[in-house]
Amino acid sequence: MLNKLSYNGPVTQLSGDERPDDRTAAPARLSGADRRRQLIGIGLRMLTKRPIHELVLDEVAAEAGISRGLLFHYFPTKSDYYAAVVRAAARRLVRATEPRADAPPGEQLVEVLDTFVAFLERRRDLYLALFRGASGGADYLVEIYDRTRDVFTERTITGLGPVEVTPELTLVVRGWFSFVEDVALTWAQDRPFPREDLLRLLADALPALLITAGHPEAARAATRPA
Amino acid sequence: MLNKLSYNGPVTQLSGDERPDDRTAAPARLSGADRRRQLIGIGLRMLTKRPIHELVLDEVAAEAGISRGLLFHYFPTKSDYYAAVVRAAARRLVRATEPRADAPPGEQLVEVLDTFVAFLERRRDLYLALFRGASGGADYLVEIYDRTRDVFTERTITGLGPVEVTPELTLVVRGWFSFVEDVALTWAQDRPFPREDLLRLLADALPALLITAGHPEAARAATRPA
DNA sequence: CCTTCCCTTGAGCGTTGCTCAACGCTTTGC
DNA sequence: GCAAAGCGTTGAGCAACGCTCAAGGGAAGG
Repeated sequence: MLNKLSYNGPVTQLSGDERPDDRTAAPARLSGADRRRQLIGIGLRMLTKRPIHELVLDEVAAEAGISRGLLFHYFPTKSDYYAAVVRAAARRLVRATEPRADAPPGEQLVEVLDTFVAFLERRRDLYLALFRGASGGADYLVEIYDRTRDVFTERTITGLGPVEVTPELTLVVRGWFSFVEDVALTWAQDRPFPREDLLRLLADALPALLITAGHPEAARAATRPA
Repeated sequence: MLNKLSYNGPVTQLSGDERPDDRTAAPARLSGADRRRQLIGIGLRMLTKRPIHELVLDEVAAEAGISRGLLFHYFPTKSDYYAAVVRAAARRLVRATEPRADAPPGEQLVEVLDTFVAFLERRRDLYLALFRGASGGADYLVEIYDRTRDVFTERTITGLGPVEVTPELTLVVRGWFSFVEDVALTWAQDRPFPREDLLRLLADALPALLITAGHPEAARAATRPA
């Protein structure tokens, strides 16, 4: 998606190294939406490698082949740009792990887990840099992180089927997600045991925690068919 | 500890507003160690309120009543300063939650949990800003965060008594700590139910997860005396 | 009293976030 | 077709901030 710009005009060289002398290509006039996408795509890649305060906007502009001024035209502030990139990453994650609507509740849970772990396997560094990094940063970032987690919590509760939703239940499900996040991220480092074992461990942890929290009926719904 | 400098000379005004005209106090020559402590104390307070890239070193120097140059004398780089502050916060956390060595294993576990929650209650914003913020930042920060979590993981495993330490066990204990961290932090926001219930939930979650992971003997050790 | 040590200063430099007025290509309306 | 409006784009320029460096000055030891 990063490089697939639907604009019909000439497109700048997005990937590949720079060629300072080679200015044969047109200056690349993109539509506002496409330019934003391109810039966010660059940010997604760069912020994966280094934290914000080491990110230099000049580099972003240079890589996009535009002037600094234009960058500020789209993102008035560095924080705006950062927030946009994190938001884009969040949207990506949410969309990549969307469960099929037609799947039964019990399977939806496993499916969300499966796709989430798959996402972490593919984009571990991105996840760490953009989400975990956001979790303790400025307020506008924390909100993005929290909202994204809310989506997963909500999906999980939906996957439980019809249960009474108490504050405690939400708390435990959220906590379970933290457990999943941490264990999966650590596991993805060197994959010390098979993927299936990990998924089983993570899936079984939910009913175990629900029972601990005094929600046996929800636990029963979360227990996968043996 | 923040303002208790053991230096016997005159001490700069650490807290309170600035008085640009009032230069009656001596320029405050501190020892290297005390100056570091003072600067780190200021950073601890400031970084709790805003993320690093919004932290201006001029302000730090101004609040300490020293020139910018001196700040760079002690911390050659802004990252160095940041790392030192985070490290100090980590040390504080570790020390504040140190279990009594003479307590039996079973009680040590509850004790660590109790003091940890107490710390989060007192310093929730500091914890969020400095640790969670560090968990996805630059490498040197991630390391501090990880090492601190290692301490808790180790303490917890020690609290389990003599059990076989497998990579999976470590993984689950670490994951449990993530659960604890998240649930406690969320709980501390508005304390929707009594503290004892929280502690019970967190404590019971450990054996539940250990059983899930196939470590019943460790789970038995983690089960608090009914 | 002199020497040494080191805490401390302040001027100054380069980078970087950000502003602003203007340019030119594209599209719209006549 | 032609002029006007719209919008993507530029580049000079400013202020803030991280960081350097040579030198000042008080305290401690002989």
